[in-house]
Amino acid sequence: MSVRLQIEATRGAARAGKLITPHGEVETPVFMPVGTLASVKGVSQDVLEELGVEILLSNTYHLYLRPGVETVRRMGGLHRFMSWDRAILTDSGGFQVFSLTELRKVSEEGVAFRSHLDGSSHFLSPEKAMEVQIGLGADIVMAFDECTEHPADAQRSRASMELTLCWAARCKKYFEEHKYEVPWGGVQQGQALFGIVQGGMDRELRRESAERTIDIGFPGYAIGGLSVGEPRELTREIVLSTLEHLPSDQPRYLMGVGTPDEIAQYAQAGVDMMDCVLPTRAARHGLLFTSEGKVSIKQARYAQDESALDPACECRVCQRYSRAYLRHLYASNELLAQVLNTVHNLHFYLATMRTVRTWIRASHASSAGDLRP
RNA sequence: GCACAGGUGGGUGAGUGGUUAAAGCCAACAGACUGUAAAUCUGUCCCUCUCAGGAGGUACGGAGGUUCGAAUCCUCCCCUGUGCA
Repeated sequence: MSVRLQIEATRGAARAGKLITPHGEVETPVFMPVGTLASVKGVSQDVLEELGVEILLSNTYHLYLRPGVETVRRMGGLHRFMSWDRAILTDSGGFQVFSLTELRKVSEEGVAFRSHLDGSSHFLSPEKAMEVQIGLGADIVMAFDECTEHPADAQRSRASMELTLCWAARCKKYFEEHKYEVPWGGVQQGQALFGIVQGGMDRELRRESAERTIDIGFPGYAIGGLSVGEPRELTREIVLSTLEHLPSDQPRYLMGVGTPDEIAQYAQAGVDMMDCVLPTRAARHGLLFTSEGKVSIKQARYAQDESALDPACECRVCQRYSRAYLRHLYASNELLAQVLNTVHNLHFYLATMRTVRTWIRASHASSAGDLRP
């Protein structure tokens, strides 16, 4: 079984459907919680299931360093290792090329890293990133790219884009030659490799990157290199213009975005998949997303607030606890604060996407209307 | 009663003559967070003004004193801890 997108309803550029994967169907547009180290920080797998998470994201670089691919292989692959039967997407480590800027050196061959854990030296190349991801066994694996920093001048953006394109071709070659290797002796997995569009903040480069990535040929395409410090308006402009150059019958994945408003917007613009650490990280830092906007639960004003965090929210946190209690848990540094805050934020993100899907499907035939998630 | 040790800003705790409105940590308050080096990071944190660079006023148990200058030295008093009677 291979990964593909089954589009069932459209509204303007937006589409609703199912992403078919070896580990089940995923309702799209979908938000994918981030579980970098084979764990969505703060919540257990059964809670994720209860929340309705159908796919989550994990990370090549981090799992490669610890516990190491070999361990994951021997434990039967990432799904078995972390006891998650639903879909998984692994990022290639490309983002770490960007975020670990102090600890790495990029060459055409690949990227030399010094481990942020113990300083040891490692080398990640397109081939290595594929080898690791095949070993981890996620349903969708990402091409090893260079996430271009911002700001970057025209020359730098082009060079970075060319590097990503070159690596994309190498990723595909290696992946095609090795994807049927099932290291732990299980069944053939039907993994899919997605390409990543780069090109900085230049619309023309983005178009060229999209076209040339499509020429290489992948079952899905991601828009990378955004939300790297540029103004939101610029992000939006680049996303919208890039979307126009991506195939309409294949999954489109916008990487690393965004706030609830943003993911709703982009889903309506035709993005099928998104991931972001924001809901989980912000939760741990006391920032909660609600139907009435952001709530910084650490603020003194909530100390004796009996009301639910978000009266309009159906999550079990909002059903059961007061703002006063959540504020107290946070102020007291209780582990439960992280758990509850994360549960709520993830619920809010997932509910946001459910609303968008409903909106697309409900008005499938009509062309009018406007959504306010 | 005697002998030591000690009393510093909301807490803890540096500082033993000037560069000290007084380190660091904690608490408190506010802000940031977008393919996770993130239970992290940043700012504020005595009072009053401010053209936002600063200006002034109070402050290191209390009261005096020495000194150009004191949280720092001296005297007396108050209080705390420990030991001995």
